[in-house]
Amino acid sequence: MVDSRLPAGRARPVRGPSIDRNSFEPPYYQLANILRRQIAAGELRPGDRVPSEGQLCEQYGVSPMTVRRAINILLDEGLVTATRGRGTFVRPLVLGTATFGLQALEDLFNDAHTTVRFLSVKTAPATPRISQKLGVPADAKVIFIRRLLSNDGEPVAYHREYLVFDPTQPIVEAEMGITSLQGLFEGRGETVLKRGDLTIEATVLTEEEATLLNATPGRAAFRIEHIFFDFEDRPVSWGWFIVRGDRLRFQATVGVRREGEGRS
Amino acid sequence: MVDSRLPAGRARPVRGPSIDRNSFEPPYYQLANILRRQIAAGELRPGDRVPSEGQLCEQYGVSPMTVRRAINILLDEGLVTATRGRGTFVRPLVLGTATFGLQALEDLFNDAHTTVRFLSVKTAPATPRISQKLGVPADAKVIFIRRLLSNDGEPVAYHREYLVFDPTQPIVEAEMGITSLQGLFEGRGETVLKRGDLTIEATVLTEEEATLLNATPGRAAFRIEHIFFDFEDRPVSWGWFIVRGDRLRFQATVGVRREGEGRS
DNA sequence: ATTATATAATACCATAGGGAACTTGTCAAA
DNA sequence: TTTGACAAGTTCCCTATGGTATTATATAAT
Repeated sequence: MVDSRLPAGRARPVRGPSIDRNSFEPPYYQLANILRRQIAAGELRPGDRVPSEGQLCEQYGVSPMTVRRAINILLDEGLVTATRGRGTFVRPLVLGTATFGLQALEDLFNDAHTTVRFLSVKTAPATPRISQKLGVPADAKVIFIRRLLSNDGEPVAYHREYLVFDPTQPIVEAEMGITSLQGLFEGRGETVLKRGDLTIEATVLTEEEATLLNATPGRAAFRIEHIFFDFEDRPVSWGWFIVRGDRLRFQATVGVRREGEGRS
Repeated sequence: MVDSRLPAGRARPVRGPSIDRNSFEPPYYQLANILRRQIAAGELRPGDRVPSEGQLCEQYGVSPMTVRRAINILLDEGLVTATRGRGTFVRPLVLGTATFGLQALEDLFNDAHTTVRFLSVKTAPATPRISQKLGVPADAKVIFIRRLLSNDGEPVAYHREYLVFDPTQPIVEAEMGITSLQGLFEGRGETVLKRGDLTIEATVLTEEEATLLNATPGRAAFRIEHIFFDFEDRPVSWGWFIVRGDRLRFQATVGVRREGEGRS
């Protein structure tokens, strides 16, 4: 066992993890992981105080900037809160901080077994709702696209999309719209769009959707509405996905996250 | 596209925004906003190169660390990508980067007009499914709680929760469970729980749920399943919320975010 | 022509040091 | 008892400087 009669004072050798100078992981990253692990292990509990920046500097032999950066990471993750003049404290579990992404939906698209079939591509006069959403005059022409996404032949998602119709370059614009979604998930192309707003709702399949998705009406489904804007902040595309509820689920974690979730 | 064959010379006076030294916003924050605004305005388009760190230093008269921090923010937001030795580039819109929060759910709880009613609090033998989820022996006693959340008298969510029953401190444990949810959203108390996993599904109301929620069966609803772990990583609470679909929606933005989303 | 090597540019990372703003507690004065 | 000033501790923030790893490019050698 370890001798606990430590001489007072003097940055005593920390019994526990330390920074590995020969690792590929930079010190700030290691330190963040160390602290996160201590929280995960319960050595630091909600409400507890995290050692001050000065203490951490001494303790791990790193510079203030490095400590700050490590703490900033935990701050971003919502794991701790810091108040100037008071200290840094471990935050209790807060459900509202949980986040989830569209990774599951993206996977659905990028799955090699997933195919996209166009049900229709045509122009149509805008309904009041469409004209409102896209900011075009009533009865203006819009491009209307319907897609069906199937996985191994089994339909899983139905997509409706309305695109503004630009008479100056009609064909190109339409083709952009057609190919747009593929690129959207991949990150290639699509230099036309600047911003998008997304909304997720729970809904049930209508008759039409049910027949297309090879299911019975009234089944549970997600409705993911989207609207994209161009660089002049004008709406370009409005539409929504209908995804069978049994084919999609979103997951989130609250509290201590998995180790090392670097940026992309 | 921006012409990158710039005349070699001389940090020319930048026509455009600059850092305000007398502002409350720290320089790194201002710089991040400037760049974000340039992306939002289309001055920097997807695929374009962001000026190098050195250039930004000169241009805005700040130190490298400050620049790095600003860029880190954009990196975290998924707005740009950086590769060592190559440069930093504006990223096209990627749907997968959209993140949704459970803030909406939290708001539902913390609304002053929301009240919680207990339908039942009792112990029951664990079904196979419960024993599996909570990691307790089959037929072990568990605490079973049913809650009904109403907003202005109108029921919006139904909650079932199973808690492990600790014979050593039965009453305290039970009460912890009862009060747990309140604290979970607020961030007070609840030093018992370390981590939680959440799953969000689309579903339709069963007969029972419909009558409780004062709606008709077959209506759309969210099913938010949760499982919480203690500091020994043992499951403590398993259950799920059934939230009326017309009372909850999740929203997110992809691409350029609103100005200034600091940490909490 | 192809391959290796040097060079520059770049994003990264860390150190050392100092200052500003806020909170808390103590102690003296009213 | 209450108020006010002060000091210490803390989180923040920035500057200045230098080093490392990777990439791209130009140059030399094969």
